Amino acid sequence: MAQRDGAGRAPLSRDRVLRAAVVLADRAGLEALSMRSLAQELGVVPMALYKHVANKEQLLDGMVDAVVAEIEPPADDADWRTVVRGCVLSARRALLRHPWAVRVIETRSSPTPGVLAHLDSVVGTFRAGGFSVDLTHHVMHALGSRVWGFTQEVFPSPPPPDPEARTAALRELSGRYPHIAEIVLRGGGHEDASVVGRGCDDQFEFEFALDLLLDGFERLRAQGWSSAARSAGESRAQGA
Amino acid sequence: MAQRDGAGRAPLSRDRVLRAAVVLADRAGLEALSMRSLAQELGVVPMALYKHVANKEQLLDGMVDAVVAEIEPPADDADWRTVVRGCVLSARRALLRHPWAVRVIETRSSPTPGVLAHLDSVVGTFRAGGFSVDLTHHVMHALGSRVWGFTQEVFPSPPPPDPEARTAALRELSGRYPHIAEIVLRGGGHEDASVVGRGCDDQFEFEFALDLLLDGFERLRAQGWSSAARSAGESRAQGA
DNA sequence: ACCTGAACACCGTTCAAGT
DNA sequence: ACCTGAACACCGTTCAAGT
Repeated sequence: MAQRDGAGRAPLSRDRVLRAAVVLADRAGLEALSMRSLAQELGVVPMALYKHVANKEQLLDGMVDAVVAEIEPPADDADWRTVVRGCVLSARRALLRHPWAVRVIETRSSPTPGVLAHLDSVVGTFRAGGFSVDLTHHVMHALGSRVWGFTQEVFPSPPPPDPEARTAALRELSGRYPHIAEIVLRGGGHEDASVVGRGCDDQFEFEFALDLLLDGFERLRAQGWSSAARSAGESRAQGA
Repeated sequence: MAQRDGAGRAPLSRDRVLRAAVVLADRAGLEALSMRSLAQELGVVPMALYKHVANKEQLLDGMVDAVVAEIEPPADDADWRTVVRGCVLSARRALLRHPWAVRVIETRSSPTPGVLAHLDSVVGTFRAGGFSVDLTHHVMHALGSRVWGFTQEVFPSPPPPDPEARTAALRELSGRYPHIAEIVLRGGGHEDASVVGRGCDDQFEFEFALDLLLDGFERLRAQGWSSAARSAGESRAQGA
């Protein structure tokens, strides 16, 4: 009865389908995940999957929640800032473990239950920390995708490792986009291939922006900021 | 000679292909844009497109640059903050005109020339405004996707307009995700379907976060911040 | 030399035929 | 009643055959 070919498989279940999908996406990439390839991985016929997930979109929804479930619950004995920071960095670690997850989260048309639960807990932390509903609302928007521990990178990737190609690439960059080149060269001025263009420290950049925002949040909270005064040009003066 | 069927078409060109692709994506959505549907739109056989774009990825690259070309050049007679703000909001307007563009930018594996040119001009504005190369670097990362005028939204979409379904949805939300519900209800306390859950003012939220970051940037610039001091836990004290 | 239709190797999903 | 193989309506792209 049931599936029992090859290596004596347990019967299919929604959970087993989702876990296999996560493993497959981790190993082979998102573009290699199809209903057909996943079925083959599980040793079943493609249509058997449709007993456990309505369609591919719902499969992806389930995969997102599986990743979100890896986020550690916050230690709630600290101040709001420490707790939020911990939550966000834990989310970031979960998403770094599954590089495809960011792309899948971005393409969901509506948030999954796991995603809502995570959001709710972060909102609750702000509220408990003395943020008004109003300020909490805007602050959550300001965090944006950073609540998930990611930001899409828009910077060019580091130059090629081959010294000759690298020097040529940097020279071209300097000619066409001088200001970007200056950053890639980090003000050192040397075009020496061995020391420059070492790429960016993603973790540092993430925490830099996160802390800048958290600092701003704390300032607004302390001064009792409210959006009630919002009108023409008012927002410019918010931090003054 | 050339294509001259039906309504007497001009000969194909890379530019005509790209413009048709943008129009098609605007009208029918990104998922309706295929090499086949685009060819049909242009009254040619699918393979004819491959004379002007190497493959679909390159077609999408070209479409991104077509949208980026709509960003207005900054008025450079103002202070850095006004110029950057203007650039970013102009980029935002261009992307709002082509709702598919955000998704396409996010999936590009490397930045296109138009994208690099936009980045370069923003970097140049910071530099001219007295930012060090070092600070400019981190500040660009902190802006992240906001340089493009967008942030992915992670908040749930507004509740359904039908009063009865709306009340039910809100009641469920309150039970499961009380903190999110509080924000949706905006602290008013009333569950009256007509006044609550009016959704978010995207433009306000965008500018709120943008100005918070710009305020932070100005503070760091004024105090001569440098990443040189970065080490264990140092980043937390950046705004102090 | 140029163009292009048929074909290839895929998709997600429907549906009717088989047990 | 249950399961599933074949089929449908698509993809992007290759390639050889036709002019």
